[in-house]
Amino acid sequence: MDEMLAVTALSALAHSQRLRVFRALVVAGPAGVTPSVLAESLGVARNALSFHLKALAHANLVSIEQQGRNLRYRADFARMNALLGYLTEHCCEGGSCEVAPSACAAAC
Amino acid sequence: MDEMLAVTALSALAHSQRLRVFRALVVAGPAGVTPSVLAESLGVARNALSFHLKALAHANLVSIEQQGRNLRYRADFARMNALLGYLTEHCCEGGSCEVAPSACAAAC
DNA sequence: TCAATAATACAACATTTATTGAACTATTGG
DNA sequence: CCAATAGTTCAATAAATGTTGTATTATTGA
Repeated sequence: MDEMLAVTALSALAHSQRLRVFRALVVAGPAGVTPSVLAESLGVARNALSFHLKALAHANLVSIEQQGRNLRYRADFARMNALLGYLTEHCCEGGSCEVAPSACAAAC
Repeated sequence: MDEMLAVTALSALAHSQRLRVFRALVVAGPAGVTPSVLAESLGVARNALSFHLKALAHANLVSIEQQGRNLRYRADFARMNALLGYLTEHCCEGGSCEVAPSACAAAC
């Protein structure tokens, strides 16, 4: 994780609709979700959703898999955890609090 | 942590200079840093730094304390950890991976 | 092959956000 | 009080980003 990747990821998440989309994908976990389901459950227009998913994919926060006529989007947990780690890196001058990847990071 | 707070915080961090400032404050830990020192060590103009610190403060990611002629900025670790938790909340449908606050969060 | 559905791409406009320089306030020390 | 330092604020311009509607590509099933 370098600075540019982190800024790209943070920018992608710094938007209410994209944040909702991403959190929905995090909740869905490895199973992933199709855009149709997301559009339905979040109440976002499909073209807007496509635009936002592209932004998240560009930031490598989500991955895409084609399944016939549908796409399946998944949160990229490795990337997410890299981002979280980047924010807390060398915390408190590396003193009392080395940062460990969160439980979720490891499990997903 | 609600959505609006999260978006505000993510927006504040989604900028290379502010991200550098915040990470410097995270590294500094509870001791905090003065704007002069930050401006010097990061090579940012003082008025620009002031602008960016204001944005971080507005997002409650940093706190300010006046010390005579100097100000002392500190990272707000509670807020930061709330943000990290918000991103991974209900991960994988609350299944195998409940998210625990990171080591840093607890210690700082 | 044709109609329907899934999803994306594009373009134009409105809105935000960043950057820069100059001016301003407040505190310390002589 | 005066000069110097610390830090902030403001305003104008430049640049990036969000939104919306329309058009396009691709896949499925009859």
